[in-house]
Amino acid sequence: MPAGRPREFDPDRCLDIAMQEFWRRGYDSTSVGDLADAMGIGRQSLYNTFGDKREIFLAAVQRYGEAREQECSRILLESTSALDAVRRLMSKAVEPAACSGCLVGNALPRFAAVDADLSAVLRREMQRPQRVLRSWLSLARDAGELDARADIDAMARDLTVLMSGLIMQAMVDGDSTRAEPSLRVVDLLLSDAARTTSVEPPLQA
Amino acid sequence: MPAGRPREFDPDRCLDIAMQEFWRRGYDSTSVGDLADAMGIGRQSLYNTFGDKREIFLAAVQRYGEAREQECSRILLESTSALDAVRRLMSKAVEPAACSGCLVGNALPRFAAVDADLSAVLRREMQRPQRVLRSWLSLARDAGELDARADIDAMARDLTVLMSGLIMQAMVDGDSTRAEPSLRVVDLLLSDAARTTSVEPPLQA
DNA sequence: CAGATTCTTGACTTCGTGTTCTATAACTGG
DNA sequence: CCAGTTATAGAACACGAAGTCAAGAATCTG
Repeated sequence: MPAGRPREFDPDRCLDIAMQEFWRRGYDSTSVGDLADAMGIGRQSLYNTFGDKREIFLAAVQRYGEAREQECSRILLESTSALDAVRRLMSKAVEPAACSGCLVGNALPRFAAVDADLSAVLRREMQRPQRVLRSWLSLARDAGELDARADIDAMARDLTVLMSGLIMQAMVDGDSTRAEPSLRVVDLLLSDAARTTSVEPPLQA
Repeated sequence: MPAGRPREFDPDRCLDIAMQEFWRRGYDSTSVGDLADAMGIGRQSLYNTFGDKREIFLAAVQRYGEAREQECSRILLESTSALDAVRRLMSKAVEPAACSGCLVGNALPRFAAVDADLSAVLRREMQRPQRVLRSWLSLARDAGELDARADIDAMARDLTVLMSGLIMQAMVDGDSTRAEPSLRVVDLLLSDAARTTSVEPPLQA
């Protein structure tokens, strides 16, 4: 059973391109022809290796997740402390590069009401950064950077919420990013958790 | 110049339906036929009164903006104080009703790279809640609920970021909303601003 | 080398959907 | 009642894009 003619392109590179195209222009504005053109291959080759458009998108989402995970590892490596890593990660969300938003978050409203299976995948992907943050916060707590009684889970959730909001803000601002000031809240949250774990009911209300 | 045959439907109600359909299912998953069916009218009537699909969507976005503005007025009216209104508004973002996200925010990534004009409208719409929050915070400051030197603009921006994040979180969670805990950050932010305006650089980093 | 196998190329089919056309109905002013 | 005007209903059109087919090209293995 001999093998046939080998591929003339690199599937990995193609997946990267698919990811970028879907990311920048969204699912519906990106035709299979667009993808094939951007990759420099024929449509049929695309269908051969990845399947239909939905499957291509699915693969692109997976790749996106892995790429971000890898980026997190890099950030952690370059950081002086776990809490520093958290801060660096959050600041990623305000860079001009975030003006296309998040591939997964962008796609969620597109598929939520019409494709339950794909939506489930997207929702799962959306929880990745939260897990990363929680593990980093755990490290920070063990290192004494946070109060020992700090509610790591709640903080991770809050930071995730913040991150989503910052990314959305970056999309609204476009390339004219004036978002660094918004990082104040991150510092506020972290410095608060460095002191105590429970938030006092504020003011009179 | 006599008038012709009168409409057999209520354009306002139809716009409401268009808004809801676009909101729930997104732009591309909602065909003009779907809209007409949901409204109980013919396609041609739709084109007659609103124009093409893009214009229908545009009108739906406008209506969405007005509806939210009106909702804000209602909230303010029902609140015991400006700060209470802020808190109530923020808590809207964690209700299960927010699981479809925001019509405008959902559409932004869809059009950002392919329709500059529409994108501009969407971006402008996205800044409405920020203006509302700023005015409310201003009221709160004048009423002594906030420190006189509180940075109203920064707070409004931060709260907007938070709100976007909360809405995204609601979409990820779906109907199983466990988001109230995330309102901690709101209280944290507000209680902080009740004390002082500038955030101290946190910890050693 | 030969045959099997897989890739590539481009045309083709199919289908959904946005949009328009045509004929008919309803209303108003003269 | 008639003419002019506007809405309605449904068919018809146009077009792009997803997905498939068939023939040819390139490679591997026995």
